[in-house]
Amino acid sequence: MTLSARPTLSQVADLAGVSVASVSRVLNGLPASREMTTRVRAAVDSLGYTPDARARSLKVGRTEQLVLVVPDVGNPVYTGLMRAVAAVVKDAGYRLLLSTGNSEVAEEIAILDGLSSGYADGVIISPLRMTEPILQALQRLRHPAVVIGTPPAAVPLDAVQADSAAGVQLAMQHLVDTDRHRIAFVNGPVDTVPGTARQRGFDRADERLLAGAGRRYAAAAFTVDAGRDIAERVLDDRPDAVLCANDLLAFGVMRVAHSRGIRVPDDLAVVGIDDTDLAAVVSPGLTSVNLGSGERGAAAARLLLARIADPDRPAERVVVDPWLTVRESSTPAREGDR
Amino acid sequence: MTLSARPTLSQVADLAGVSVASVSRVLNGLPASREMTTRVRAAVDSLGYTPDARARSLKVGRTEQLVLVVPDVGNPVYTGLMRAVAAVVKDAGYRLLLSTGNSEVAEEIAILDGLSSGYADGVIISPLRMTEPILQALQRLRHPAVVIGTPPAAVPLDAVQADSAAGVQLAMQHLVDTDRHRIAFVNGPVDTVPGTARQRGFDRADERLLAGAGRRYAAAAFTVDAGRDIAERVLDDRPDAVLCANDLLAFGVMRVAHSRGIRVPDDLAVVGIDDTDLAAVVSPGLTSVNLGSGERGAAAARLLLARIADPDRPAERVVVDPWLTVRESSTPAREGDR
DNA sequence: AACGTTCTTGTAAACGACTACAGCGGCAAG
DNA sequence: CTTGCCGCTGTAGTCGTTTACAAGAACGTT
Repeated sequence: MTLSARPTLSQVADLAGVSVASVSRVLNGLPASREMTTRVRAAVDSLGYTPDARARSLKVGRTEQLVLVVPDVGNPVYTGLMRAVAAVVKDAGYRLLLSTGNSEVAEEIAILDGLSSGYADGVIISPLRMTEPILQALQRLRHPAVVIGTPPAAVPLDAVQADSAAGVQLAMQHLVDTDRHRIAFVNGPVDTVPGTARQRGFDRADERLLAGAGRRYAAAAFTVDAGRDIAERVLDDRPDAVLCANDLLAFGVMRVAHSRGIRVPDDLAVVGIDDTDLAAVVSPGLTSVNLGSGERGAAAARLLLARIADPDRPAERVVVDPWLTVRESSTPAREGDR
Repeated sequence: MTLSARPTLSQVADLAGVSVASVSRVLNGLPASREMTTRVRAAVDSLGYTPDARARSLKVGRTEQLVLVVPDVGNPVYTGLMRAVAAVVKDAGYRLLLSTGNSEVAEEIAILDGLSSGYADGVIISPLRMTEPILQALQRLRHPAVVIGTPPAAVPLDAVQADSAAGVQLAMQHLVDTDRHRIAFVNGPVDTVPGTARQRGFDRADERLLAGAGRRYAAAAFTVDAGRDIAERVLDDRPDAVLCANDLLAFGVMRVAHSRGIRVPDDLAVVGIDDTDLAAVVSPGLTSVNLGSGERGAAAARLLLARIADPDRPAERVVVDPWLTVRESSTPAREGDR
């Protein structure tokens, strides 16, 4: 089975009684006589010939493969991204390699450096932390690369970024509009890309809307468990709304609220960020800021394809606007309650 | 940047003043004098040389890449699988290509057939439906392949399968043990791999434990929305427990229960299948049958690696035992309630 | 001193496809 | 009947590695 040798160009050529060059030309749509075309086609069909991707990529210098690097394949935060990238990449006729850095900077760097063996034509990376080593790895990369995140403005990299600050502002405005004023902000680690951006967004919105009265908390990680841990402290402070830096944290908070008998949304509004698939699944549905992860993935893929097509184009930054998906977790407290 | 030519073996050889063969030998750990080794190493370092994966794979006939085909990249049902496969594959030094058939048989077949171009060394596929065309595509494949699912016993394929029937039995036993007797079974489409297996499992368990009194429902798809749609009808029949063929359906049911004021688990126990990450996230936490998707993914990856190492080994089938993760959605109705 | 080992190293031929170049026939213009 | 052009096809070199083979060096044995 695995042993049977695949037919090669020259076998097709022999069978058709023509040269390998002619076969190659027919297959690549270069000019050839009608007679030639039909003979080659026949031989190709009868042998079940398929060009060898390995040989082809050696010769033409392209692999038709792109890499997507995410911190964690299984994290719902990245599934929207993955789906969108996969779709765009596939439509463009490329294959998609999925690499996970396991949330380790060293692994992410190893992946970027490994690309120098030329196994793919370009890379999209969504680094968890935008550290100096990552930026250096990106800059010594000889391949087209697109970053999902916000590298320093001075670095000439194609990048797609969310507008976290605007997203946080959206959520805060919504909470204030629905008459919530004791708003707690539960962030994850501040030394991460999303952590800093969301913190800055909250600080600004807090200043503007609450005159700086909002309370801030930092969970140990962007996970449900971390959300649960911090929720104990947060809920002790009796807020009427909690804005979480991502959906997972929000779920953690909702669970603790549930077990304490705090009703959502009646007693407490909860809002998340990322609008993962899960937000629509839980009861009550979680209001969440959609940072356009699908849009960002698609945009990143398109930027990468554009750069591959023209390596000399100037670096471009795309900012995707967020929107708010309102679900039950933040609808106004029902009349007659209380 | 992209333009600068990568150094090649012969450039390294020139710089070191030795032949390309020697460089290749040093790099591949074949015997070489100490002197030779140090000279080559120095030249490699000073040029920043990395072997070209394309040329290498042409010559050695391997790509060091494996493909994983799943119906939908973003579906939480597959994330455990993906994570496990990614980990095993990476540890073995292979890269992972992720392909999605978009839940279309035709696309899955196209991916399998496309493999004949040799862009990867093997494939793991988790087909949504185990149809004849898929089986044929698998059999004409010249590459090692492992199926996650249950192909007909007569077909000599490496496969990893869940024991859905045992899983359903586990769930049913748990419900009966916790004093639930009006049990409804909400399946997805029966013409799918999971659909048939779970239906069979329920029929058997129903016979054994409820003397055939269980009611059966079939949702239009394995999704939250389909679960929500069918739940209206299911709940009208006033069961005291609902066993759903996957977690997403269960979430749909829980939402409708929530909106109707039916308390889970007090009035209604809900159990899902797949034990996705989401099950631990929702409130109340969803009791779910874990069919060992991580274990299956890891097993599939190992089977594939074993077959690549020895193409002549007999086809092997691995069955992964399920277990039940009990969460709040099915804990006994509280004392003093009602 | 001649010979056989053993160990290193270099030469050159692959792997399978693409493509620059040259060769060939046919045809129209002179 | 040349000449020139054009369109098609084949020859052969190339992409960057790996590896079979052979040549050469170093050494011990007789």
